Amino acid sequence: MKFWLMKSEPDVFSWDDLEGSLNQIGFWDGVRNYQARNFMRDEFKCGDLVFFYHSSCNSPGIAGVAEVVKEAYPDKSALDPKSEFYDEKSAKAGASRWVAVDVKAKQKFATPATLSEIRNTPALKAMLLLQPGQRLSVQPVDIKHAHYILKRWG
DNA sequence: GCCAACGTTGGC
DNA sequence: GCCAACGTTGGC
Repeated sequence: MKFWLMKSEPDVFSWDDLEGSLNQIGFWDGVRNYQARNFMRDEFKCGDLVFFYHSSCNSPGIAGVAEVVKEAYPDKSALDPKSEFYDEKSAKAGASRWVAVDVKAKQKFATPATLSEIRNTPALKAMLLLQPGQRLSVQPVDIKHAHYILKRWG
């Protein structure tokens, strides 16, 4: 089992939106970055755990933990001209080059693991999240870091 | 709203 | 295949 971190702008899709979804399962689409896609397509397995990270908001940080319940499948939003995630290249090719996965809410953190707390935690210093200029919206989380986060905030 | 870092695009 | 221009990300 692996650990991941996925970023979402809470205005667009938040932890509470996930919890409020049918069966607390949401589909994670709209990823439009090859590195992020490749993680989802090639490495995401059912049972993997995902740290749900709120980005571009007042208090960025990890809101809770979700579980991968459906592995990568074509992200159809790329083919929909009305979607904000529309991708002309995919549409012209007649097949989406992007993928989505389904995740299920597993545990909401009583208090979020804020970015500033994470940053001030020596044990988490090496997290990809904290590396300068790092913007990947889907990224692996080292098992040591994952265990630390779960122990402290989970 | 600013801006640095980074990815993508497209002309050559 | 290079690289400049452009767009996006995301913290502040």
